[in-house]
Amino acid sequence: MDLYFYNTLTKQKDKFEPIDLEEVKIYSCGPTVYKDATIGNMRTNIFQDILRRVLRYNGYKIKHVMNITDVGHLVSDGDEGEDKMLKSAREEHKTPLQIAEYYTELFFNDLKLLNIETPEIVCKATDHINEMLEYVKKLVENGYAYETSTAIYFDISKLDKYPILSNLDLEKQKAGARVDIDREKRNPADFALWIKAPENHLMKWDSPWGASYPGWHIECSAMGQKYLGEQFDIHTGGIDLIPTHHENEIAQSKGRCGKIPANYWLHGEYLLINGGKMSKSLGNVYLVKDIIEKGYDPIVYKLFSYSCHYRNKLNFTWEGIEATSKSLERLRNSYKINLNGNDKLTQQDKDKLLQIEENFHKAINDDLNMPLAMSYVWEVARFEKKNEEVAKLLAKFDTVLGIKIDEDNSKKEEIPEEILELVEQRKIARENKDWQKSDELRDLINQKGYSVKDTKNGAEIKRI
RNA sequence: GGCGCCUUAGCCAAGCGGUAAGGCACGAGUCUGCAAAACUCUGAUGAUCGGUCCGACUCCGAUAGGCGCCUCCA
Repeated sequence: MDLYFYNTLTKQKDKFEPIDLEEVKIYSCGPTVYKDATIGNMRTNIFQDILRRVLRYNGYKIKHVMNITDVGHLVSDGDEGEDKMLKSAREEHKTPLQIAEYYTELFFNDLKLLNIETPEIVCKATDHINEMLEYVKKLVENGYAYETSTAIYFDISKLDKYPILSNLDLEKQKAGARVDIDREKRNPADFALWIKAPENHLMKWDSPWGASYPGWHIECSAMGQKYLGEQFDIHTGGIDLIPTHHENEIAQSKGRCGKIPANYWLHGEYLLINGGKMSKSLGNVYLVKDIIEKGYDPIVYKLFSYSCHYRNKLNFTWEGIEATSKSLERLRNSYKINLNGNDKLTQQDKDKLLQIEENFHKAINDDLNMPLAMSYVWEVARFEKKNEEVAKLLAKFDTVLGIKIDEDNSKKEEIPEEILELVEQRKIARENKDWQKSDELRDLINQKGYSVKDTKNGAEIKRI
């Protein structure tokens, strides 16, 4: 079945045709590890995870590279106030590198909690200083870069066309742009490839230009080329990366080898909080940890993100999470019921399931349309006949969804001995049809923070 | 100032030029000692206005409201 992606480069849905039919090569811009990853960051990672899973559903093998930015963004570039990185390093009595390691670990823990697959290759910027340096040297050699007293800059006027992803008109931008005080730059939009380190700079390396450190965009170009070659299939990232980071990555690649590094550029939209932007000043920055603390399975957030297409803004609300929590429970419930179902499937039923399966496939192949795909998942979950085949189809869908549909809803957490004892007493009361005592015991259990629900397989106990 | 996006039932949110998927909530019901679960049923004419068309939510234009980017940001 054909697969289509909306391509920021062409501004339309393009049919996907990989360079190498055997293996799709993807590069994703990963986290800058100097602070906690938010659920907004995670939305992008979920989108990238879906991309991987959909490609695999279509039979492709994948080579996916994701970078860890542990240098370059670490030190503020002339902003006022203390740098966050240095601040946390000082507060926690750690080096910048230790901070990077700490947040890298947290990041991967979040991925795990959300059942997001780890890319085949994860690479740190600091491990590729040489590659970056070589890349910059080559750009200088090719005449696309020049040195100033503070840095090596990329000269965008050497390109046939500079902003090619976004519709920005640099000429028109000039009027409203902030004043650029760097008179050494040839063009206002020239960006730093390699920066000469000030005396007190914590991370710096030797280079032909003295102690210095890489600019903000060179790492992705250098590592992308190293692991995936001059040209690969898909490049992903958040929508905010379009105007600068990805634009500059393309510029660098064109300057070095005359090619746009990737054929398909996919960008994920922002997550909004209560209709607005997530920001610390509004106190609405949420982490995966916060979702867990409110008592939800973190997978709920993943499922929640499927209610909206990745190229549209998704509005996060706790009401939405609560609603999705119910949905997840029902989907898992349906899986379990179907697994033990004994209804016979007629040929007509089987045809119907096949049709739904095809619709699902069509939806995910149409630029990862998860909201539409979910409607087909529900058709299966609510299929009138309960049968193992239905459960198998749900499991197949779950290779794309990754919501652990086979996981038991009843939490595996420890139920206190006291509660178990009360539940046992209630069971006896119910067997004796002593409903009054049974209800009293249920109230008591509720008071102690647990709920009891009678199912065919006995009492289900959950923490409230 | 420039560029772009969004506005669909109480909430979230898709597809589609020919009369609107799905989820949650609400309500009704089946089942069960009750509750829960499960299952069944139930709701919108598409921000406003105008145009094109045999026909528009779906194309074009305008208006209103909301949002994003142009500066680090997923």
